[in-house]
Amino acid sequence: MRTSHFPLQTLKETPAEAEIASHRLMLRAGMIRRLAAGLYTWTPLGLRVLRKVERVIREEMDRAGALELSMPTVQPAELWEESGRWYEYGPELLRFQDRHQRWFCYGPTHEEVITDYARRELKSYRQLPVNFYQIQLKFRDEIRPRFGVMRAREFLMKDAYSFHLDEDCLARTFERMHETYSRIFTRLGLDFRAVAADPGNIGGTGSVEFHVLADSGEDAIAFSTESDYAANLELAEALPPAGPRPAPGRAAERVPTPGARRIEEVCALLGVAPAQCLKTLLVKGREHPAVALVLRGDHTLNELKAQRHPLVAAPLTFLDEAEVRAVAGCEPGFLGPKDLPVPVVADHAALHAADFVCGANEKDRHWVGLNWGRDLPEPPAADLRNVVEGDPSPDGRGRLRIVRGIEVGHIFKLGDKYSRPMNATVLDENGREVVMQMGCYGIGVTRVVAAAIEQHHDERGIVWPEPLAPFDIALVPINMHKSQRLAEAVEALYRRLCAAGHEVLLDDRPLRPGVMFADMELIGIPHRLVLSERGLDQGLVEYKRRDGRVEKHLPLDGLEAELDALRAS
RNA sequence: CGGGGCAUGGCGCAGCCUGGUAGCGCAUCUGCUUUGGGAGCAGAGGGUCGCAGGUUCGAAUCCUGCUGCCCCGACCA
Repeated sequence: MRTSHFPLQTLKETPAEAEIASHRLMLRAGMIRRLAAGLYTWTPLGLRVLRKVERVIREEMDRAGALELSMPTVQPAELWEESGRWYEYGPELLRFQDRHQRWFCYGPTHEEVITDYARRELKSYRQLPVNFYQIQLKFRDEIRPRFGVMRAREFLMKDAYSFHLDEDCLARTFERMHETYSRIFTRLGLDFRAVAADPGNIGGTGSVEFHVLADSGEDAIAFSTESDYAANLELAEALPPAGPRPAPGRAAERVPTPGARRIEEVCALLGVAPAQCLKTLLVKGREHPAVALVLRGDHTLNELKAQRHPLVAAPLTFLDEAEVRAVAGCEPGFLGPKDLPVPVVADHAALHAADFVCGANEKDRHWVGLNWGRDLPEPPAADLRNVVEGDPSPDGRGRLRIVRGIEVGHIFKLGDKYSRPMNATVLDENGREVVMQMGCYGIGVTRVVAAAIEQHHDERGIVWPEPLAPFDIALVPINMHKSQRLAEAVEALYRRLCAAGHEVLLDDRPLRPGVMFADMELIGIPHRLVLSERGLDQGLVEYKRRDGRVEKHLPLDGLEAELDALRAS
């Protein structure tokens, strides 16, 4: 490809809307252009990268025996009514009517459509197992689209759905997909982790997310330093502290703490550590007007865990200030579990504290030296907090580290969540009708591109991993328009490299070298060859890798072999 | 959904407070000179200042409403 025929709409300045590196660089490199909130046009350059991701995914899905098909993006409401999701899905589902006033939605996912297809086509256990996939645009009307294509409303997704006679078979395919996803993200050159996700929620027996590690990631993940344990932060279990609670060491005392509402203020005033304080949160209860959740001052509430507690109403709702006054008789900031007339649930770590500090349920008063059992009844314990860096790993091996990740893939055992309500059955070997078991496996293709940039960029622009690069080699001639001899040599070299199977971008614009260098670096082409009159005289080409690891002169003769060696390294 | 902010040429911004009919940089086009890290000079094109009302002799500027976009929030005990 020649730049004279390929639009490189690079920008020196970054549009104001872009916050994170991938969004900035995709705009500056001219890969995407925004049409409306969460809607992006992929330019010819951007699309080349997207297609590279697709290619790797297709190869690995095919290798795993999955079959590609294509389903409509527009889906009839009746199918969603059958699964029950027409009412459950909420405003993220874009719904509309056709000219006959029949309801449709733009597919955010395709469980209903594939299950309908499967129940029509699959009649016998002999047709199982089978795994269908497609790579297709989805639309989810996100509350807050942001970060460019990272969280767009319309995005490209690879979604796969497998069908099985029994759970064992589903488990085997699930494992196969787990391996396949690992292969895909490894091949794409990404640093990723497979992370345990919400188990037990959608009736399935397992769900694994694949996260690309990046500081800008929207999800926090916890992983063990010594085992392969990894989980979404909100799902990571906080183990109860080991050993018995320390014995009380001092008498309880009510002390004045004027104006000290926040943990930090109380700590500063009383000269204690946050871990020595307990904080009390009032939330709506399932059967009681309020329930008190008690945490150590240095810990944070995990809302998912709290919401799952049997005493707590879902969705989790905090009492507002007036409600707090009505229940506790004082303003927020001075709450404590002692003498509070509502059920109390304490986090394991909070229950392990001795001689602790907490609010006295009276304005400007706190208790110090309080002890469970001695000064107030011991409440039931629960895991209510988010794990923190250094907590023991729930599997007993190593300690937890917390990093941020971008969710690029999610695999799920669906069981019969869709097949049962939609009556997707086959006959087994005994001629009996059996509801099929299902799995589903998604990859955010467009998000993979953004995630790759988050992991691979420098101050000059994108540094593509080779499998993702829109072109392999940037061929940059110096002042070619002024030298017929150079023009001929460049043309010959371009043809040679293309013939050798390289995807070459020849910068044949009559521009100053600096402009071309800057553009090629911004769009992140992994290998650069510079050819000049001077080099021609010496029979040499300048070679530079985009990641800066190699920079040397190569002989024009036999360049192909040298390049192959460099690309393999 | 709540809170904050922004809307001026393709992009980035100034002008607004203190009303007088729009300016800078980048980009684009032309010419000349340049040519190993985002060139210089000269010239050109391109904006009903988000939309709709209102105030005023006069509105990008003041007021009201609307729309769009961006950011933050769902930790406060």
